[in-house]
Amino acid sequence: MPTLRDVAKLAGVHQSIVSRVLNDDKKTSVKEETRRRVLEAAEALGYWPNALARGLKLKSVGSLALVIPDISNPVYAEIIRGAEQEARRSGHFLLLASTEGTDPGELEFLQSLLEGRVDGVILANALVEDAVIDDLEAGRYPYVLVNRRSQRASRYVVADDAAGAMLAVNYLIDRGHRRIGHLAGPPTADTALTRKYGYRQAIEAAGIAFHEDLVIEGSYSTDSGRVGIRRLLSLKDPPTAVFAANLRVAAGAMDAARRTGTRIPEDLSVVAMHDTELAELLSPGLTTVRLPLEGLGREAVRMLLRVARGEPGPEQVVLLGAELVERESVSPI
Amino acid sequence: MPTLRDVAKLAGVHQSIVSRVLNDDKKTSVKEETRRRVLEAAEALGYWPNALARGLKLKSVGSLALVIPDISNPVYAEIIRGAEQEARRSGHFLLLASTEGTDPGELEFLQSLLEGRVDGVILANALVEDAVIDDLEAGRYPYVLVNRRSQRASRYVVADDAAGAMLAVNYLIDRGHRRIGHLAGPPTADTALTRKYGYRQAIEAAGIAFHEDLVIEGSYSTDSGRVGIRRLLSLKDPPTAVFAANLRVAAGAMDAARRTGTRIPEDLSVVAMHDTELAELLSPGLTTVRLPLEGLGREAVRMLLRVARGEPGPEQVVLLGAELVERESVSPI
DNA sequence: TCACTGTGTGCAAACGCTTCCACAATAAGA
DNA sequence: TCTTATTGTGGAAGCGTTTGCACACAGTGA
Repeated sequence: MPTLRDVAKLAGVHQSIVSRVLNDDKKTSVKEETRRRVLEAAEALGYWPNALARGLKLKSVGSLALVIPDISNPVYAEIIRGAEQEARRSGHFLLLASTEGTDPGELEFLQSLLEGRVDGVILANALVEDAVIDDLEAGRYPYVLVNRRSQRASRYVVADDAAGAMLAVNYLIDRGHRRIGHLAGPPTADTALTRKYGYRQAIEAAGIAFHEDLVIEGSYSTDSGRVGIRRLLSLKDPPTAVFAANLRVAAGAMDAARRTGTRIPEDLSVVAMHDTELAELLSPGLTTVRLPLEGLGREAVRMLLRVARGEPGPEQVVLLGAELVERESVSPI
Repeated sequence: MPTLRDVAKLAGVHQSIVSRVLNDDKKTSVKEETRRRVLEAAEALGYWPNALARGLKLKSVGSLALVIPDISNPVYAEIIRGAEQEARRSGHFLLLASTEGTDPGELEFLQSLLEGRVDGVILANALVEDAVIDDLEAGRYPYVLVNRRSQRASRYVVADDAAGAMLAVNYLIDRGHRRIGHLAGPPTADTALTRKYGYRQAIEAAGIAFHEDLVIEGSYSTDSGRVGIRRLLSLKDPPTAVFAANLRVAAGAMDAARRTGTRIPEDLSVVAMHDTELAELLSPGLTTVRLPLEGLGREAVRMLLRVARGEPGPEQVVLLGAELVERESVSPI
């Protein structure tokens, strides 16, 4: 790996000149002839500045950390993709850290993560402890929460989960459904609560009575969907449609429903939050609400870079743009 | 962020002592009392060494790059997960770079990737150009190819795709199938060729004639599965079973088959390569062959770190351990 | 008493870069 | 002719580490 000095020697100038030329320093002028020689030398040697040395000097290294709980979850995959794109667009790299079960000493973990090797961190991690957030706030360390709000966090970017939920439920209502169940997510997740809130809003706005027993709380897993739908279907007056808080939940529910002889959509309509490849491949194709997850990732990176540079701007962003994706899992009543 | 000097000042010693204590340097001895003071000071200040400065000095920075073509693909997600785990286990971080369509100037891209900010790079990228590999070889830069072999690459780790394919096909043969189709992947992909080879081996080993027209080459996409299965089903003597080179292909095939009134598994048995959540959520549940993808990621990291340290070891690894996962998409004939 | 061997600590250079400052040379104004 | 500004270049410090080396101070054996 050639260094600045190597280039300088070849060009017959001092390394400081090389640095200035390569960084296009406005504050100093260099003779055109010299500039040419420098550029040629750099080209000839295949010179690339060393990011470490640069970062050490400039106290900004050109990479960001993205902390997520589970890489295999397609929801996070989309957030990652958006973040990666935006990071690259602005000349940054993404350091990916997955917590997958790494709970104890998560704080240590984060601290070690920093070590000065990133300019900031994005937490797409619903499971992060409040203590971690407090710590980040106290340390004035650039960070952004994504897909999760928190009282203690001053910065986050989330999707409009409530509007998304309303969109889904209204779609069912428009098709004549009155008895609509909700397979909710874990009550510990901010997104789950918001979706549940949206569900209720839509129900009541349509003049339908809200029934607590039509809402089954669980986790964001297929099994939770299976269990939930069985409970709903065994009610004395079962729902004709359900809104699932999540694709996995919906997939589990569809599977379990089918096994008990319930046909979808003839006997039961299903709408789910999130729209990944899976929704299309299930049969029947699942009608979903698509949230701008990639946008979440992108926006988080933008906000983080702003914060890291000390620029002003919005610190709590709710990204609008939920969209209904029609497939075959809903039939009118 | 406190520095070594801050700690030294607080402990009343020179920074070199602090460095030695903290790195547990065997070559110098330090008084027990001094060591204690240093550790206390470091603790009190919440000192963490700066990875950049350290990396600059040591020429090894403690992170690796993982280059993949598509984050949303669950196959890569597993590789990423394995790599991430192994990286963390050995105290390294993973820099994730996705190429998603970034084809032009990929070489530039890689070079800039390095910039000294990683100790090596793992290419889980089937699309990487040969020129890039040549460059890496020429530059003696630590790198490992994963899930892809190449003539020009001296180091790779792949799964035993051939054995996996044979496992799948034999499973069908054991259940009485004789006319077995193969929805192959793109002929440009090493994995696709190997799977096709395995398919043929299994067929011929069972004394069944190999028919070129039972093999449909395409891409690793659902649409390719749809198109392929239509062609197979429209043969004058259509297969009773197919082996799909990939989950997406299988999902597309199942969907298209169903739409033409073909029942699965009654009329057509399906086995696919790869086993992700999707396989379980399809209906019927898809019988698959699981390849040790996480292991691929882990092994790649191990190999890379070995290479980066200049240690000897195997440079071409075929990771055994394909496993058949039985579900409901196959019926005996 | 003298050399010798450990033991414990500090000095200073180096990793590759950026940037403030000094300074030489030329050009311009008084 | 003498300042004064402008342009172009080099010197050198410093970012936070690690580590070879020097050195001071014991303790040991002759």
